[in-house]
Amino acid sequence: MRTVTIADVAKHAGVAVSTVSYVLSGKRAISATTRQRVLDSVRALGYHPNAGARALASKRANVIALVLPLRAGMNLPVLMQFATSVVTTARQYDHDVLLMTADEGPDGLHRVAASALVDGLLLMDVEIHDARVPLLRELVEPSVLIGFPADPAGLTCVDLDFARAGALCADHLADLGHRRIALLGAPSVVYERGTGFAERTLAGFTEAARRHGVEAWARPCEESFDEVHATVKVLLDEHPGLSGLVVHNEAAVGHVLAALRMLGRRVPGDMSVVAICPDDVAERASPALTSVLIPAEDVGRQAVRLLMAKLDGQAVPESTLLEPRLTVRDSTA
Amino acid sequence: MRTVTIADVAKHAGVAVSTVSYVLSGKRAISATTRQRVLDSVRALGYHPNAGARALASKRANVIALVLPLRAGMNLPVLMQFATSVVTTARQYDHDVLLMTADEGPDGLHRVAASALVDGLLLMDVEIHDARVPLLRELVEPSVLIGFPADPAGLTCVDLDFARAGALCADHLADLGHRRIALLGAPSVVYERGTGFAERTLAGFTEAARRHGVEAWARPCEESFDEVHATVKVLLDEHPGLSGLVVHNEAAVGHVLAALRMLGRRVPGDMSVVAICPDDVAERASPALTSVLIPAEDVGRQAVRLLMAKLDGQAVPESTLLEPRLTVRDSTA
DNA sequence: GCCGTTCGTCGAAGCGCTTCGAAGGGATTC
DNA sequence: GAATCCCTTCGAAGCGCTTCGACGAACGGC
Repeated sequence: MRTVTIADVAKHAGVAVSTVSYVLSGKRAISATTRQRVLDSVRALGYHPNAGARALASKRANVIALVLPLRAGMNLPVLMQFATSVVTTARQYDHDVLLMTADEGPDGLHRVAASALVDGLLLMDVEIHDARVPLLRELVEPSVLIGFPADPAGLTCVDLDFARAGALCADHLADLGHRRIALLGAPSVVYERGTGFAERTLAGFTEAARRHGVEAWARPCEESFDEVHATVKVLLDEHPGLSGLVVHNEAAVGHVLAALRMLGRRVPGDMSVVAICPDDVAERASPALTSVLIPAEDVGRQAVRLLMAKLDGQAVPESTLLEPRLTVRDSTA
Repeated sequence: MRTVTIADVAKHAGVAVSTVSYVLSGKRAISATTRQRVLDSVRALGYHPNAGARALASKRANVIALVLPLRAGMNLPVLMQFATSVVTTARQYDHDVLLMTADEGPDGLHRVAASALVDGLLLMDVEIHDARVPLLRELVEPSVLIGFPADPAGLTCVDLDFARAGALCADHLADLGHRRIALLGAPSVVYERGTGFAERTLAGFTEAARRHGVEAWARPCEESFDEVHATVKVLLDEHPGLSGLVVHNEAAVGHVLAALRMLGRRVPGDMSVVAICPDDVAERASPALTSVLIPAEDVGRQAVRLLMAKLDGQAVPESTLLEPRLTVRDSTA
């Protein structure tokens, strides 16, 4: 059972190899009758173009690299959603996805690009000072980053507008009349790593609170129950009258609610809580949380679109910020 | 800046193209001096073989497909660890990984195989009656499954030995002197989906309990706090004297501890708890949980090894069960 | 009725690599 | 000194596909 080649299809349909190719690619006009005959043969023989040959001849592999930070400590559900939407969207553009881990580093990127294994790169979780960024600038292959490095000039970056997300939360609480609010953030290591999004959320939150003339504080927080409990307690003790809490730490969301319960605070009676997290997490909590969602799917889809546009030689904006959306549920009043 | 080809290297080193190829592949003896000259040229020019051309000529893409169940509801951390170890291990064998989602179905597998995009397939989360299994049997390309379909004949399957895992938990509790124990399992949908691992755990647990002459019960359980709380309550109410609990539901682990706390049971004073979950989850809980870990990394590594062996034409066992390991921590006594 | 077009199709030249058979040149053997 | 062998290296033939230039036929304009 030798594999079927384009020559087999051509012979079966009684046309030239090039005609088959043109039918399949649509790059030249082919008469309806011939086209149909070819397509019938393709189906009859179960023909699938050989990816290697196609890549060699056309200089396009129809594969993009997805570089994920496959280390522990990431926000897994979001990462998963993101990966899914990247794969799905890429397939819509007739591309496949090569999975790479961030720890292959710049060399790995260089390898897949130089070997023409992939046509373009999608990097997630880019850090402020990322060793891969200089390489990306030099690469002929286009790339799209999720997240922002210190200097995004010459790159294409996509991300949720975290500053707006932080601001939205503060706005919402301020609009409800809260005058003393706090943000419970990611583990401090996240801030130190300089991924950027944590700071930007905090900045947006703080600025919005200032604009509303509302007192605001913030604290990083680890993800274990005990740490969350301690952090919540400190916030309550240090800031009497605190009545609004923004949680930007998906893993801690459940613990925060439990801690508030244990400390005798009712949600939303005594304390309004807004989370920045995926919808499913917010919905599963009790009470269901008012939340700003991280639109992982949108980010993935948008990133792939931008990459495809670049592959087509189109110009794309350097920076794309996705608008956050706040959903009011039962945890704020 | 045209890309460097093997011909450029050959010219630069003053040898024939084929000589360069043989130096790089090691498939024929080349004198040390020539080899060195070629390698120097490779480095000097920054040569990277073109993947498409290589695949076309050698009929090997050096890429394997990783098919992940990228739908919600999976055990994400485990999936991630698994994916990471697959990518890392594949790289050690000089292979890359093409990421696919399960929802591409059999057609997707057929496509990547027929187009020679990949040399082999790795499927995760295979179900008892999986539509892709018949296809895999017919495919020329070798494949390895994580999980077991109803009839694994003619396939290569890897998984944690869940029956042993369930048994280990029961053994441990029985050895500690507990006479009435229960298993709190996955959401019932998991059992209904027939993924197999849930049933196998339960079977191992039940059988081991019987062997020890210990009374044992089991209940599926959803992942929300309320559901977990309700399930725990039912177990306690229906089976007075229950003193050992096995939790095979990673997402519920934290809730179970909280529920026991709320219901006035001390761990391990009143109730010993064993979890079947990744180590990090067990360690993060308080008290730290005695647990049987799901060795996701081992599974990934082993799966890739088996696939590479098959690609080399070696015979491999149809079934590989990875031995579970129980770690005693602070939740059992 | 002749010429310039357009349309549909074909043939052939690569794309960059692997691999097979063979050639050149010692070294070894009788 | 001719015959044989082994060790290195080379040349050329593809692998299956895309794409470019060209060609024949049908067509309309004058």
